Amino acid sequence: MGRRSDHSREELQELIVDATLSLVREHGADRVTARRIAQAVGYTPGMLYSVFVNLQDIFLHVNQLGLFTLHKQCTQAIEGNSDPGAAIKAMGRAYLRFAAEHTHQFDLMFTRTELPAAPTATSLKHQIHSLFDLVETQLRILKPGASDKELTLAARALWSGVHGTAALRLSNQLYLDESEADRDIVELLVNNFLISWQR
Amino acid sequence: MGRRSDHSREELQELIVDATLSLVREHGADRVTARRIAQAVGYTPGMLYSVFVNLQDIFLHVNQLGLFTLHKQCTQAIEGNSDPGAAIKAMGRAYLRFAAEHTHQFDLMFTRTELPAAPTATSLKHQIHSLFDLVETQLRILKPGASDKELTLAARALWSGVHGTAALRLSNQLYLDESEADRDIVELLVNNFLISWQR
DNA sequence: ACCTGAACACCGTTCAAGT
DNA sequence: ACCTGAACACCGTTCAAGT
Repeated sequence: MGRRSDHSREELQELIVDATLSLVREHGADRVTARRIAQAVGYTPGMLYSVFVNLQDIFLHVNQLGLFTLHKQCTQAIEGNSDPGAAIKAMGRAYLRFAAEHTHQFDLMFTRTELPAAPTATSLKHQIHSLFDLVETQLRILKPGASDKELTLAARALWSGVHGTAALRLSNQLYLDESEADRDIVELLVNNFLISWQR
Repeated sequence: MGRRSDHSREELQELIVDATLSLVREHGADRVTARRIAQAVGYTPGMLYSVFVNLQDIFLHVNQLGLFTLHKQCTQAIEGNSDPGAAIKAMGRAYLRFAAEHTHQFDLMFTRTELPAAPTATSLKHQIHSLFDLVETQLRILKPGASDKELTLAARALWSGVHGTAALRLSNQLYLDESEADRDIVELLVNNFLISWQR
């Protein structure tokens, strides 16, 4: 065939990322290969390397997209809650829901990371930071006198708990009988933490 | 060459698991291939499949070993602490230390799991259960009147927090300046949780 | 019986050559 | 200039054939 140019560089980029996201969500990152992605967008594997540096680079862009929607869903969960504690718990549930609905994608986002000290990785870093910021904002409302360091630590502690619950649940390592128990765990964790933390 | 029989089946099994553990610790599971393992033990790749069902099965056995030593280190950390809160925090620090010292191994144990509903997986399940049991035992001392369900949930909540901290730190997603901050996070988390939980 | 050696069907990635 | 097609150096896994 030779040249194509049906699509601009930007269109190709979007096409590839979208196709990869679909493939990941359906089959899991392990089974998503450069050849499969190329087939999904109707090109040859080699083409991918004129748009992205790597297969990993493609996954990195998929993760940016994922972090964006995760952030959006957390923000929406917070909205309408005047009580910071309720807001944080709602955000925790949104996080768990995302992890449960898009198991494979969540897995790629947080457990297959291999973060290279790359250009795109910096952007990811900011996106994760802004997730923590959501928690910090609520914590500041709860305890206006808290120092920045105190807020940073508390947000990380709290979110490690939520993330850990999601992560352990994903790999089936909580071993609980009831399927909704992860929500109870997050509720228990956040409640108990906040009661003592806010003094 | 043909036959060898320098080693019994059991010796071969141990040889393979040990070699794989070393390779994983040094290079990370991604770079550990059947061919490399075979080379390390001085055999041909095909031999591995007469001792294990596949590469994943080998990793599963490596993880059993890892869970065993992790459990041992947690137990040792608990010993000598008469205060349950202090015991749990010591156990948390042991967990973080293991994760920090054996980054690649911890990664394989908890984030590359792919748990097949296999024979060996059931053993892994029990081993993880017994990690939770360590926490439950301490919690029961702290609050003798607690129901089993209450203890189960609290242990999971607490341990999700510790695990989440270790996991996020591994993938560098806590983004904290100080390198020892993960210990502060676990301390904060456990302290605040326990204060309200024990009423 | 135990292990090898070679094969099969895949990978990610590169890059000359076509259009 | 854009993409292909074929190649390179790898994979995990299988299995006839050697000893």
